[in-house]
Amino acid sequence: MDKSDQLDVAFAALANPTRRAILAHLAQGEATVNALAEPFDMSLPAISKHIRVLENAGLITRGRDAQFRPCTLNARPLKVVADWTDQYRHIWVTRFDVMNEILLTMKETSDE
Amino acid sequence: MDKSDQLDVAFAALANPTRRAILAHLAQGEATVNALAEPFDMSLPAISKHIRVLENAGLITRGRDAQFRPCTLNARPLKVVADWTDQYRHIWVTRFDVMNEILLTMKETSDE
DNA sequence: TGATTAATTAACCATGTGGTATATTAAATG
DNA sequence: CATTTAATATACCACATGGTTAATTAATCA
Repeated sequence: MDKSDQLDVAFAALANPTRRAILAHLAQGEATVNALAEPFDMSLPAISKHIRVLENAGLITRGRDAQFRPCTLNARPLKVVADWTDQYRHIWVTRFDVMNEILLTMKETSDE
Repeated sequence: MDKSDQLDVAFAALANPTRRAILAHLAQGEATVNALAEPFDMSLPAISKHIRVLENAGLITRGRDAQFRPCTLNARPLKVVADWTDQYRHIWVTRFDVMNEILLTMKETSDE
């Protein structure tokens, strides 16, 4: 899988709030599928599918512990995403609209 | 649109190599739809659709100049993406696999 | 062995995505 | 006014996505 394909699957995996919430959960440490499913009003197979998508993107790895399939976060694809995004950093730090936002914030702050 | 929805549409928009290439093109400056379409072996309506997706994600804005619809890059959603990704930075900079990669690179460099 | 628990698989459904070809709108120009 | 150019709209297609329920696998435990 080349870099572009990696970005395809990583971005696609991240384009869903349930999957981002699962990653946030795993940032706290390893968790089972049931533990990951608990906060959601959604069937277990649905969560299982989301986990599969994250796994295919390389964002998590699944272990084996008796009947449990503990999931762990693998942040490497996030670094790939961050590196890609960084290409554009110079743009958003120099654009007028962003500058304007900063000036407005300064104004609001001084008004308090 | 709340922050999560913004991330949904931004990540979804970025999950496609054609659309990322269009953004790369626009990083060089404003361009028309035809100019953006030129590098691709794809119909104009297809490109038009991609542009619509980018526009809906707030990543570009379309102006009007006679028959032309010049597109300009709007990097703000990329900042939202970068900020989200940054939450996880501490993870990928501390993981063993990444450390190992760095050590290997150091070794290779010292071998040259 | 039988029952329970954890998780995945299979089959299905509605909707979205990425592409096509053709038709249409809108503005500029001969 | 007719033609050309730029771009979008429409209608269609194959396939992916996000969800469901029901069935199945795999391991533990009584």
